[in-house]
Amino acid sequence: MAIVQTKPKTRIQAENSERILDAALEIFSENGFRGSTIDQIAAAAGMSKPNLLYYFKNKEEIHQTLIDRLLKIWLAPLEKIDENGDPMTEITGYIRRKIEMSKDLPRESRLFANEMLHGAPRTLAKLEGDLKELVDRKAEVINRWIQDGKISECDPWHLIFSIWATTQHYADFDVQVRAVLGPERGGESRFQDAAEFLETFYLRGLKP
Amino acid sequence: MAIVQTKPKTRIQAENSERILDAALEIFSENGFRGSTIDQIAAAAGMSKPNLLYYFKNKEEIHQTLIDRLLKIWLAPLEKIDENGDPMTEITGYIRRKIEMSKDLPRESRLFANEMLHGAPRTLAKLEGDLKELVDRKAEVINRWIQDGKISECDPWHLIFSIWATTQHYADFDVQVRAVLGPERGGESRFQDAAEFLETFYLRGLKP
DNA sequence: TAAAAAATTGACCATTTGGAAAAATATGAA
DNA sequence: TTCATATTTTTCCAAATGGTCAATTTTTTA
Repeated sequence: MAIVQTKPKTRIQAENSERILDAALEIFSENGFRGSTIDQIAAAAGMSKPNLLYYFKNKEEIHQTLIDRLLKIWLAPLEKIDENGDPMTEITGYIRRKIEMSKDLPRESRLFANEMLHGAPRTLAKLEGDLKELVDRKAEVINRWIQDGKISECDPWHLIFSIWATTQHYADFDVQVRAVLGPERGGESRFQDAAEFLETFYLRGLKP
Repeated sequence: MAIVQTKPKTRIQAENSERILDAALEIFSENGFRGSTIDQIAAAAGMSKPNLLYYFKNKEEIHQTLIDRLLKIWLAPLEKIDENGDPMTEITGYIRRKIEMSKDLPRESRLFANEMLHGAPRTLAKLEGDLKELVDRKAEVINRWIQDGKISECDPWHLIFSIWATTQHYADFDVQVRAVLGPERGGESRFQDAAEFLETFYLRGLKP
């Protein structure tokens, strides 16, 4: 029977659960939920299918675990925006952190994108709860900055959407980006180039 | 055996092929390729599975047909950018057209996003060919505008990426957008609001 | 070190799914 | 109306896949 407790008891449990989750992230983010098989994940984790199912009740549970973890990671950078900091610095810092995430955690980004694309069946409640609450809170901060004349007027919610979209694009649409940039400009520098473009562009757009 | 010719011969063939493609777009964009079954598509098209397979050799062929059509539709708005027009008008016009597409053709947008997300296995060649060629061409136009001092300096490729990202976001991440905006602001007006935000924001960012 | 608990595996099964074949029915041209 | 062709349905099958179970092996504990 599959392990049920939240906290792994043994060393082996801790290690193998991690190996499974890492493998699952790889497979799920590449092929989507339905496009991934337990066998694939087990192989990527270097174990047999029944052995994997000793650690997780079923495929759904692996996916759910990944999604739950992901949301925390995903919201962290926005959380860090400080209402007492310099608006421009805060926003460009946020952009840089988000670009870093697209570079360093593309699998997580794609897993999230896939979930959104298919209607967020496992995430909707949290989107309407935690996420909305956080965004509303930060939108208020931005609104205050606008009222204080520190940045130019704009809709804070759509501003946040646009930052999400532009930064995550470099992970989610990576193939397209590399195809268009070609071999010369499509190397690792593309993230740096993107960050530079976005930071100066948002700076210009928000300068009061 | 399945119909092979490109041009449907009979009225029934033309009608049913369309019905199948429309149903397939619905199902594929909702569930992804692997997540969709021929049975689902057939049901959505109001016919039996074997009957559907009379018109298309297999599931792959339906998908491929959709993707092929999609690319043309997808590139059309960028194609329309006129190097002799007013730069600001051209770019805001492009943004508006892209937002319109997210509003009116969300299924197409999601089908495309799904394809990109999973490495564009069926599209890569065209991305590196037609798409790159088109983008390079328009990037040159933008560069000329910059040199003529008509818009401020920026990387045209990343500018185009950012327009793609921000506009398509409203189709691909629709659940998230609606969840965050809530019932009051998440209605149909969200596209109008997005368009307004983006147009003024890009205007500011590109003003020389 | 021996028993208990944890971890792993091989064999197996039911269901779903993509797809084929052939027979039956509808449609349209002569 | 008749015949050829186009369309549709019924039946079926093989492979893939999610998941179970009992037996075996490994690890930990007393």
